[in-house]
Amino acid sequence: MSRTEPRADGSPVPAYHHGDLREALVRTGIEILEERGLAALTLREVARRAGVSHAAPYHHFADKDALLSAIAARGVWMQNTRMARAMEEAPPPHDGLQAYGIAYAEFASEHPSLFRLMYSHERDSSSMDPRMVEASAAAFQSFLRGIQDRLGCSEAHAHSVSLTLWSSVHGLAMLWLDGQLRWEGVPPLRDLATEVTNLLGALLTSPQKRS
Amino acid sequence: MSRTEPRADGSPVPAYHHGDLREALVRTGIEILEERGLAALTLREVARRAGVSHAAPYHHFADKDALLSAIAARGVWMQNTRMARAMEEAPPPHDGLQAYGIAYAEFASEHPSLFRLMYSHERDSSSMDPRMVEASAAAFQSFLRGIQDRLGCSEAHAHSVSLTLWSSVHGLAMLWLDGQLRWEGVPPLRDLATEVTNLLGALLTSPQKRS
DNA sequence: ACCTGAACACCGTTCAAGT
DNA sequence: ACCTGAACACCGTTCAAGT
Repeated sequence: MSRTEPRADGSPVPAYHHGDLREALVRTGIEILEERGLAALTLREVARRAGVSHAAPYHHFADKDALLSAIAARGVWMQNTRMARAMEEAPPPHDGLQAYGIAYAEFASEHPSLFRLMYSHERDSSSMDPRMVEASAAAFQSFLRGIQDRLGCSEAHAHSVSLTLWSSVHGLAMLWLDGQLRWEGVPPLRDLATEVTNLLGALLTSPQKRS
Repeated sequence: MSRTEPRADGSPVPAYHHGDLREALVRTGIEILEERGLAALTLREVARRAGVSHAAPYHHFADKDALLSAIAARGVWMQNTRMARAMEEAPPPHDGLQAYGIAYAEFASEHPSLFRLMYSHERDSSSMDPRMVEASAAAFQSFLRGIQDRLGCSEAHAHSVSLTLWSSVHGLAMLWLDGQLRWEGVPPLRDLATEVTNLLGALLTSPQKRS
């Protein structure tokens, strides 16, 4: 069957220029993840949707794990750009740091499977696009700097604080996604993130000890 | 082949009394998880190690997912008892709440695959052992009460605080397990948990606003 | 009531062969 | 250089048949 015919279900074959199969596979993988979750993300299904044989991906990725890594890296990129924008757009009365945390949680709730894949997949920076490693490091640096500016504290303390903030929002997102938060009618993740970052923000900015 | 002969590699067949295959499968599953991780935890491998045919588990579990749920529930039980003990044993100068958080993190670092399975698997309390549901609820209640006692705050505020504390330690454990914390030589999870709970404890107990 | 063995559909991976 | 098709080992699941 030719690659330009529509598929059996009538949906169009994803358009990709010849020689861009690698990119098409990453995109198709994300598509499957969003539509049907991690369990449906098989190498053969990705190949099927991309309109190539099930062996074709091996010309672009060493194995399934390598494709998953590439998808995870793309997700990190997406989340980073989203958070950076949120931080810039945060109106002056609004705290940029809180906007950052809320954007983090929003991404998680909008892309649950991708988010889980991103953070449950060991990323060895050696196999990552250097531009991405740099972008991630820069994002973290600006996060650290933001904390130090607001608190006027030592770098060591800012480090502790950043770890605590990141852990809180990350843990909250994970617990929420995994359905572990089931006391009452569970509020949307965004609201919980607002609550938690509010609490932490209030605690941190009130004048007191900072070792 | 008889079930009482040693296996090919010479290791003994796990002892379980006839009629206790269900329990043997759960135990064997945890064994595989600890030794070789989630990817190695297949239904067929569990059956193999337990010395039964690959179809036998279906007489005790509806499908693989049901076995995973049972294993996850066992893990929750293990973690709960461990944390309860840690809280009791905490010496008076030591804060019981902090001991709780540290025990949580310690369990995660000692049983990484089991921990991940526990929290990445939606638990529907309907299919869980009622004793376990009750035990979990009781553990959370005592956690909540501990917060309210120490802070002398409203129940609503204690709820916010408990969510924040839980999220922090959970997120920290997850990020650590997934190798996302790679600035310097990463400290043991226990040390990071001490650092984060120290910070949060100090912030919470200093006299200030509690809405 | 509990377990087995064969069978089916599916998956990841490899490789000789095609263009 | 890139892709295909057949092949292999493995898995989850089902089911008739055994005790």
